[in-house]
Amino acid sequence: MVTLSEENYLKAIYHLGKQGSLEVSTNAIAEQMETKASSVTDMIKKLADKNLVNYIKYQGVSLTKDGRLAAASVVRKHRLWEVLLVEKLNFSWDEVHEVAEQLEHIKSEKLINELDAFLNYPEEDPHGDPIPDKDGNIKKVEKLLLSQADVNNTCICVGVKNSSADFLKYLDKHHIALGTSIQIISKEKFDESMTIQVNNTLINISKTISNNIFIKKAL
Amino acid sequence: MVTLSEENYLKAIYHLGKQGSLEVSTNAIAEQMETKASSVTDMIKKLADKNLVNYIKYQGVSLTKDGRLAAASVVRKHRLWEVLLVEKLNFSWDEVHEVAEQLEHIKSEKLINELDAFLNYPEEDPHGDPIPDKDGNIKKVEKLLLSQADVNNTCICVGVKNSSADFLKYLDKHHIALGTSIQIISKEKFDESMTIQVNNTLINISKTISNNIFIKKAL
DNA sequence: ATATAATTTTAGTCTTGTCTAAAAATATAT
DNA sequence: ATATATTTTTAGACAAGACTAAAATTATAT
Ligand SMILES: [Mn+2]
Ligand SMILES: [Mn+2]
Ligand SMILES: [Mn+2]
Ligand SMILES: [Mn+2]
Repeated sequence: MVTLSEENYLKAIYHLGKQGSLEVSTNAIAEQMETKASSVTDMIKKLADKNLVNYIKYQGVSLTKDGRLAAASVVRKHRLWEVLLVEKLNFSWDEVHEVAEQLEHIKSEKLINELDAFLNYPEEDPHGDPIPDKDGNIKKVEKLLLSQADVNNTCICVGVKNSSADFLKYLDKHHIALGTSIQIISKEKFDESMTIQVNNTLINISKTISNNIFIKKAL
Repeated sequence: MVTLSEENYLKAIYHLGKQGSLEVSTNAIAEQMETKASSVTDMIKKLADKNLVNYIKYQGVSLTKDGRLAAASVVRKHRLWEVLLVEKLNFSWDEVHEVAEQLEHIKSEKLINELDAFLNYPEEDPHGDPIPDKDGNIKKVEKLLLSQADVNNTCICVGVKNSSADFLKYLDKHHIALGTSIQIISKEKFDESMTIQVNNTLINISKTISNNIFIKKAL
């Protein structure tokens, strides 16, 4: 049995572990979870006792096989619920996260499998993030950051790195959604801001923006 | 802010309060919640502090207006989720309760309103229980117990008093569902068992069974 | 190499929700 | 009316999960 709180820690370690070193630091977890380092240490010990993380004092943690599976299951649920909210319940992509944070902890194998089927086995959530399968495997897709695209290229928005409501609303305002075609018109050497064309409109975006939009090159 | 545990107590008091006296006893709550009377007393004090129940020591509790609204909201959510599970996610009526016990605590106004709309504003859950509206009002329907029906009457199953999986599976086995037509063939004086006809089949049922099936008289 | 800084852990406290055992209040029976 | 039984509350303890402050360890800079 994994508690709600344990699930949240596992998820945090899971996310931190795949964008950097395998060993995740106590402070990194504390920051991600908006909690204190001492609380993290306490919880890490519990997770280590349950064989969900590998832990050596002062050396950080990594997920065990069991831990990774448990974490992937939470992520799977989170993302499937987000799809339900957007596809069936009229939520916009900036509204889903908070609710999915609650729904991801509902415990029912049948529920999540039926949800998966009902949604027609989606491969991505509303932010372009991949949905792990039952065994925790995710389909790796080639994703570049818009900031890395070259001038004159045309590309397609396939995801967002940052899913905060503020950022998503910014994208809405400029009519950028998953699948939107973006053409790189020019790039400023000085601050790496870009002028891009979306739906025949030119927009100037900062490096901060282009750094948070995932794209693939248009065929 | 009402915690998950508080919501469960409010719901228990709500259910107990409408099938008997207005004042609900500590022991009754303890039994319903499978907890100890001392735990109930502790919680009652918290609920009284939050003005969710009226409480006089040794005299039992009743819900305040706020308490009743909070309780009805939980019941509303519980039953709407049960409808989703049965109508859209292939759950049978004996499988929904456990999951709905978890889902009823998800906090999102929008979610529950959209769910309501998505399900086409159902008035009853899969067990024939009425779904409170946003203001906590429920449509009272005339329901009799099958045990009270007279010989030779034909009636329609409109609900179950007991929603345990065992009982619901028993009904499935005998092809009794909501809307099923039931004819009272005979009634035994001694133990009040009945012979009923369902889909051209005769079944003998004990008083315990007939006491847990709600019916209305067929037109 | 040693002092300083940053990170991590420990020790001790708090809140929520639960429990057992004992005390207090209420209900029931003679 | 009084003894007995039942119900309810109180007192004290415990586990989970979080926090602060202090101690221990590791990293960094001269
Ligand atoms: Mn999310
Ligand atoms: Mn997402
Ligand atoms: Mn139910
Ligand atoms: Mn029900």
